[in-house]
Amino acid sequence: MPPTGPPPAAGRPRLRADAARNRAQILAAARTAFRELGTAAPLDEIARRAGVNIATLYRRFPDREALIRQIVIDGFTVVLQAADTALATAPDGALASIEELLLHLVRERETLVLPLIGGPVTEDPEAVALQLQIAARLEDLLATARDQGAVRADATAVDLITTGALACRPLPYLPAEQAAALAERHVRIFLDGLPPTKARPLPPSPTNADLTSYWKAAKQPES
Amino acid sequence: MPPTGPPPAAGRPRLRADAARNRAQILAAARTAFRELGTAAPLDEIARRAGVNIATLYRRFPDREALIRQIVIDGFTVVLQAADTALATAPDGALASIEELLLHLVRERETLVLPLIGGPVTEDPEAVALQLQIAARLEDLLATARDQGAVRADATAVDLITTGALACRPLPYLPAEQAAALAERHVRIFLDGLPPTKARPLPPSPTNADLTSYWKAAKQPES
Amino acid sequence: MPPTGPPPAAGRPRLRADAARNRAQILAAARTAFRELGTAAPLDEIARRAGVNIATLYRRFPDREALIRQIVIDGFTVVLQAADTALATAPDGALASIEELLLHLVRERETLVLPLIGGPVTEDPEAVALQLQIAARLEDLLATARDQGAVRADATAVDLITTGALACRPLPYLPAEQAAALAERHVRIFLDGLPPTKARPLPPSPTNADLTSYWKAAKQPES
Amino acid sequence: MPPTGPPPAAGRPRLRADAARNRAQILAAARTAFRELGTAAPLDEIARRAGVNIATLYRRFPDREALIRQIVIDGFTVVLQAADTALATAPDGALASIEELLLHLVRERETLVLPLIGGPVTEDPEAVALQLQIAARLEDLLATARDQGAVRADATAVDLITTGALACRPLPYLPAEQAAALAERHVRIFLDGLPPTKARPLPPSPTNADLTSYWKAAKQPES
DNA sequence: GATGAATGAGTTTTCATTCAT
DNA sequence: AATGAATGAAAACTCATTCAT
Repeated sequence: MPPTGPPPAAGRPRLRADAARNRAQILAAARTAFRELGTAAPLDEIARRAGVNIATLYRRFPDREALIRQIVIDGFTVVLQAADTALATAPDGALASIEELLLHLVRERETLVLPLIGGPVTEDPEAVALQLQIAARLEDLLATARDQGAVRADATAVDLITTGALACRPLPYLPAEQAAALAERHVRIFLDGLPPTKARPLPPSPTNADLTSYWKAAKQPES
Repeated sequence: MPPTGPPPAAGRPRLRADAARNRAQILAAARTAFRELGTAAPLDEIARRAGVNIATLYRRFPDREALIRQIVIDGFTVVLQAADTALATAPDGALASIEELLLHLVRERETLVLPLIGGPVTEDPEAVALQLQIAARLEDLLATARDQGAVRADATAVDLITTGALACRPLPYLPAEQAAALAERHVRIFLDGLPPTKARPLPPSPTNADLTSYWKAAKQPES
Repeated sequence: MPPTGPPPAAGRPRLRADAARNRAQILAAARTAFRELGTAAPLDEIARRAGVNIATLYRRFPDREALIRQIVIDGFTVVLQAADTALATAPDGALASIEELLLHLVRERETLVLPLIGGPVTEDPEAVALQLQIAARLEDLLATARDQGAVRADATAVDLITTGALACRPLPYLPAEQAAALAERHVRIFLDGLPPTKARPLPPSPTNADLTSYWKAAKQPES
Repeated sequence: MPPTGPPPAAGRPRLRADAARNRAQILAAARTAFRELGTAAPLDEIARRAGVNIATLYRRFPDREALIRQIVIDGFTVVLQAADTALATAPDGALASIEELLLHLVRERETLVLPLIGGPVTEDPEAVALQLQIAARLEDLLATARDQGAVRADATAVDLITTGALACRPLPYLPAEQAAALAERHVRIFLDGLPPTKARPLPPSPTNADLTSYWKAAKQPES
């Protein structure tokens, strides 16, 4: 259930009902096509799957970039909501909240396609803002978990983001169900490695500044 | 240092020195291009990066498939060698060997491109054989580790493969060094979750049959 | 000040005030766009410049042809009025009247766009009638000038038309003011060559029949 | 007979014979098409007329701009050669040389298409250099003519350029022969206005700086 | 063995035109 | 009367592949 409603009051007039439906169909088709064929998927193919004319697609999204951008934003919105939910339940056990969050993302993989697979693909302010908000939520979540003694001190929000991103990336050729099962097992093992441990400390993490440059990275490869 | 020499005595006459050099340059360029642009990268572009004419590329690799196939085989060869090494050192501590193996793969990420990123992209017998050999080595490795009490009973070779594959997939836009650092942290946390634990058991794993169908999956998406 | 009012009582009901304004804006935008982009300028673009929806343009002008036709007629109307004025002042010195006429056209270049630049672009009876009237006025003007001994015997109305047309064609990239200055100089030198002279006679002129076929030429190129 | 041979030793290797033939055919087809349909003429159409595949056209000329550029340069080369010839014969009567030059251009109209019709369409250094050389030749020619007492003092090279440009611009819809006849008459009358005269002096001419900005004008309209 | 060249088959993008609101 | 929306058709541009040198 990706958010495809009209962008929140962004100066633009609300779309006519049929146009809004077309727009949503285009986004859904694009998500599927990008997942299956990469972000270089032919736009006519996307239009065909959406049941609209290619020119209609172009009317809504002036270029491939714009289409990708919307999917990224929709995906990040889903992640942010999940992070908010996790944060709300954190006082009752942050580690469980984290697990819930990561498993939720794994289950929603199909929707998240680009933000997690393709990584940040735009410097669009809206997308960047969402990313920073998500990072902030994860930091809070980890802080709570650490206070509860549930998570090792050297784990960072970046580690959670990495794990979420990796686990959501489709392992190609694997049917959705099996991919989900594998991803879930992977997340579970990872989480079992997260509590405080006598194990050697982790190697140094990239800093927040690095993360930011990561989030803001300029250009996206075509796939 | 990916293996780019002529495949061992496969009936084909040895290449002339300049031809061999061209072949190696083409493979190197293809690896880079596939990583950056996906496996749909224009062959023109690959030839250009390799500094040869497109027709020369075609002489060496009759189609995109053949180019991909060689890269996959080269990659699996690297993985198999690493698995062999890990197995040899396993008696002295299998968990450390596993860690060594996974971190080695992370460090060799650039070379492994297709086998791990793109997954199996061919039904080529040579590639399939390599994959099965790798799986067998990992099973042995896990068995040894279990015997040593170092690894939980419900972890499988598939989990290791998944982890290796995920950790090697490039997080786009992240500079190589930082990507490696993150991947290493991820592997380390995962490994800390691997020993026997009182935690809930893992959800069921896809079976070996599933794995095989995974390895043999018929057609590759363009990215 | 091009004439853009509704054509005089042609059976059509008078336009509503806002509709008339839209119509005028469309014509103005079309003149500019045709000048800058050629007569193949996108109708979208014209509508955009006029600040109306493309469908509104289509309501007023069923096709590109109709739009062009109106601009041509407006232009010829301007030329005819100028020729009438010239004829009225001819008894006081026809050469000066001719100069006045040509310079007037040069100054009105922006308005005349199509009739002079693109030539006759329609077989529309109204346009053809205007053209014939203009030719007749110029013949009269030349006859008067010849009677006054001010113009060589072998100059024809066609020469005047040619000169007017050429001088009005925009030399691309030249700012309007400089283009006008150059055109004025050109007309002035040309006029200095117009009086009776001992110079060799001019080569034969295309006949009136040729001119007619010129005026009536069937199809317009896209630019 | 436009110059279509390989560009003078411009670093590029000489074209293969068949490629050179294709290149020449493309340029010839483009000249015709641009004349008939404007510079927005479909490139498909040009390729079709040239008897080559559209991709072949793209191989030689990466975009429409490049095609236009070459035609402009070829055209200016013709003009420069004619100006050189005129200069060589100037001592025997510069006015006759000027007439010869202008009439030559009129006769070569078909070849000159873009430089004179569309004006300078590029800031390409080669094209600009040619334009400046042409202007210099015309200055010399006028200086000689003035010394001979054959041309009024206030006529400038810019006037000659204007006249050449105007006379060469096709009056649309007029068959080539008649257009040439009219153009020739026009040039002849203009030339009869060129000798010293008691007539009022001409209005001020745009300066050389203006001319230069004219020649260098950045962007070309699509027609 | 290598390359310049050409091409057919896409894919992307634009535009004239119609329709429903 | 005006507009948002949709579309079919065309034009621009790219790319895999083959051929002749």
